[in-house]
Amino acid sequence: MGRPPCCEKVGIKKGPWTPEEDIILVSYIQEHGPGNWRSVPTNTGLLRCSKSCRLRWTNYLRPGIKRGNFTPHEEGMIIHLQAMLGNRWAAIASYLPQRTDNDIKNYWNTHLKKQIKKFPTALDSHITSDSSSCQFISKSYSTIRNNSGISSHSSVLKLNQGCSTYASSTENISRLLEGWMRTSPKAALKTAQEKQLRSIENNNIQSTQTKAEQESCDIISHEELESLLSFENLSSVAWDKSSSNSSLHGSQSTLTDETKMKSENNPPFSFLEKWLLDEATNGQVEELMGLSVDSC
DNA sequence: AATGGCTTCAACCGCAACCCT
DNA sequence: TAGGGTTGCGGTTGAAGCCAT
Repeated sequence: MGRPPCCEKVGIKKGPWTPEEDIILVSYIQEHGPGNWRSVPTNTGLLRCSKSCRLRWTNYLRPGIKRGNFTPHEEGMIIHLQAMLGNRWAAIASYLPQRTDNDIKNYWNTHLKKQIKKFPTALDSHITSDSSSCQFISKSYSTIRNNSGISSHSSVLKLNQGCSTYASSTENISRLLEGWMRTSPKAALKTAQEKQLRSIENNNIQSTQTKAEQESCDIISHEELESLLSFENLSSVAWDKSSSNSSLHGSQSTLTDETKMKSENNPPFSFLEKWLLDEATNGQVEELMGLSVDSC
């Protein structure tokens, strides 16, 4: 008999997280920063195992997570990267910093795998229909061929840091709270009033705004949430705190280490990564990713 | 309206890698 | 350096929602 799973311990809760648990977890991480997951259940009183806490944070509550539909470009990136890397979801997620590995894995298993099975030429169509992905791949391969292009890894950090397009944990929690509050009639009325107000506001939103951006407006305001929860700087503190030492930053700060590691293990792909990192300096990655430096 | 099959995705499990003493 | 503890990763599961009948 091996070691029993941590979650089989008596009194450990399993299953979906409640908004109350989320709030406890986020406020704890806000105060102490992410990491040392072992101590989280003990210190917070949450009846969850450390693994469950970490997973909930990294896949759902962590700032910077974009939820909702994948864009055609993201689809293209996933298809290409999966073809090159296989099912290394964490590595693939490092190229889509707003998405979690779990999200990408789910999306692959539920959408893309079927698509490719049904239309084996889906990869080609992505290349032909998505010119940026096409550029991405062709440039990568030419870079590999040319066996050149090594420069500072820090450029990609500049690209990701402080990007305002990232959802904060406040936003993630507020989405939860919105659903939670809908369960009471009083709250439902409040939500409806807010929605009405927002729909008026949304009419003024420029026509170029994406659906995803509009959806991100469909939440209670940060001010409201923060006064509701008495959180201070919830959206940024945990993130900033962890930036100095954390592996939790994952797609950002650990990218350099991961890159080093991958470079050793997968020499051909390292050139692609180097190209990516180089291009970040020139602003071409932002272009490919559909991000503008101005939006950050 | 009821129900049964299908789809989605949050969460769990087990293993491997990493870290610390 | 070995061994125990912790964290990260990828595969899998199951509850909830959706949809066709």
